[in-house]
Amino acid sequence: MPELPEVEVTRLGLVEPLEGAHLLALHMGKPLRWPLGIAPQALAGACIGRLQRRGKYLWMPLLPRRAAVDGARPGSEAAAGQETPGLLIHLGMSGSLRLEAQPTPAGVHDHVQWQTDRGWLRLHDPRRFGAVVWSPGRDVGPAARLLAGLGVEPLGPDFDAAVLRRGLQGRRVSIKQALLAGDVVVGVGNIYCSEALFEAGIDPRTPAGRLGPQRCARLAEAVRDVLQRAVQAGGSTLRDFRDAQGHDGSFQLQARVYGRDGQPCRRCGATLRRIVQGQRASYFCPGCQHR
DNA sequence: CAGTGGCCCTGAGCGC
DNA sequence: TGCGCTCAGGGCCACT
Repeated sequence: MPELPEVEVTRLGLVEPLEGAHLLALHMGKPLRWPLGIAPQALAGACIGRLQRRGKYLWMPLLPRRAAVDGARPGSEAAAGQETPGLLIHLGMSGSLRLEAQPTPAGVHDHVQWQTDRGWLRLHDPRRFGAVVWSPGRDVGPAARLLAGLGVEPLGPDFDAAVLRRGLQGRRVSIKQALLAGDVVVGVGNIYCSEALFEAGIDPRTPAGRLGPQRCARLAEAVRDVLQRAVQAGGSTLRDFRDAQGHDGSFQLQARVYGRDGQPCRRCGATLRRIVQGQRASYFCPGCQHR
């Protein structure tokens, strides 16, 4: 479920309340995609740093008890020049993080729980494709391995038409699959991929390498625009996405093509189509989008 | 080495 | 009402 906007909305809702909080205990339930990689008890007493996002991953720095006691402040670890350990979190297909001030009974799908001095943070993930992995640093160990090979941040300063064009150069796969792969630009999942291609007027079946400078520019613009609007709308709640406070997103209400096959295009009136590419559904308008 | 397909899980929705 | 089938927002990895 969660694509970049949902992960960013989650981060925005947690960064303030969690920064500087103390982890009293970490409770692990049913196994997720990967093991934690450390005994949960070893993390008790750590101080939670500033939550970061890379693609669809969240990085939660955990200043060890000693560092916290020695007076290191959250966010100052970079200046100190030392790698900060932490947890790399992925929400998979159905995960959501929620911070609750009052302890409520945990649900059957609350597989990871952070008990902190600011309340309970819970990872709710029915499909268990999500993950929480400990790493001695963001740029070393398991975190570095998982983050290696990710493309550029679409909402960052490094993403533009040239980067996109270079990344797509010589690729024979469809633009839909190339964009989804995440090695050129990160965070564009199935929903926003269809939406961005619609906005750029590009048929999802177009071979990626065939896109020239003009269309790459339009596509880069569309990707950024769609993702930005989605963050502003609080993400998309198709089935079970909720932000850190438990609120629904509303971007699904402004979707132009996703999930609308058989219905008329809002721009040209043509009947929207659904096709399957790489075992994933793609939605597009045969009137507005061209090869 | 780019590209493809399997697989990790659970739940919702639909046809019969 | 109930069963079985299909599909779902992701991404790693083995294989061609």
